[in-house]
Amino acid sequence: MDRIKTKNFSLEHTLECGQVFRYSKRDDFYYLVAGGRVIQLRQEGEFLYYHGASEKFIRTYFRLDEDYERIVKELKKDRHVAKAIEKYSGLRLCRQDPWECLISYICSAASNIPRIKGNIENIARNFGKKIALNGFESHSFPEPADIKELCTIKSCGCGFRSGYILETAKKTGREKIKGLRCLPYEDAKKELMELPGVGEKVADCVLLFSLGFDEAFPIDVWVKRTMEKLYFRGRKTSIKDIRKFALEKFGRYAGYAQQFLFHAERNG
DNA sequence: CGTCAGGTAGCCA
DNA sequence: TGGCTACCTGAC
Repeated sequence: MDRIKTKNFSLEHTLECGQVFRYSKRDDFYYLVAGGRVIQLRQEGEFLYYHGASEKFIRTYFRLDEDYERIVKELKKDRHVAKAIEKYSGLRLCRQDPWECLISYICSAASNIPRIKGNIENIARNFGKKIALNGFESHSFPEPADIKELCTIKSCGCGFRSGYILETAKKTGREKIKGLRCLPYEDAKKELMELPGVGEKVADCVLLFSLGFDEAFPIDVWVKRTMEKLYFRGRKTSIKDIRKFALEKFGRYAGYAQQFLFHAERNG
């Protein structure tokens, strides 16, 4: 295995904070399916051992070349986020594939992590290509044009989201989604929300986890609860007001704040 | 065996 | 704009 020396990076917190679905742990290794291949990973201290991908891919995917300290310093001004950062230090947002990220988060609507993971694996098995590494078998995530029949999508356990997946696959393409990087945040978000099954929350997830919009602040039930508890004296607050508050408070790194708070809330 | 889920779309005041 | 509710089905 190759290795890179890292700083301010936790493989465990990064993979298990809920942003990524296609990973699993087996015999002290993490197996991540990304970029059309299986990647074997393991962290020992500051060294990240990897196999199945280039160093460049690893650095890009985990955003290792970014100035983490600067982001953290900025966010630690808030005591609640500071507490979460202490506990989950080294958690980094990833640069996922935008197309896969889009479909994954369409699947996430009114669902739960085990089911979402299953949905995505099934979609890959039905429409993707077989891939393997060191005995770990999986399937690459399919191209938009390869996701075809509604009944096959339904057989993946996607339920009422199946129609959204099919229509979104028809309506958009890889390049189209990737191209949103060039737009201002609000415009990119508006474009995404034109797609069926994509509302504010899913759009923000795609913008944050795959397109590098760190100001995106996805608000799901967990984040809503947490924000109400920490900043609104436990009062019921509209998503609109929470978003406004978050953007003013956390600014350009709101997404990082969201991910720390989300992870801390779900794990205690 | 019921309940509820990492939301969205559609309809109505 | 703001507040409902139905929507599939599998985890718990």
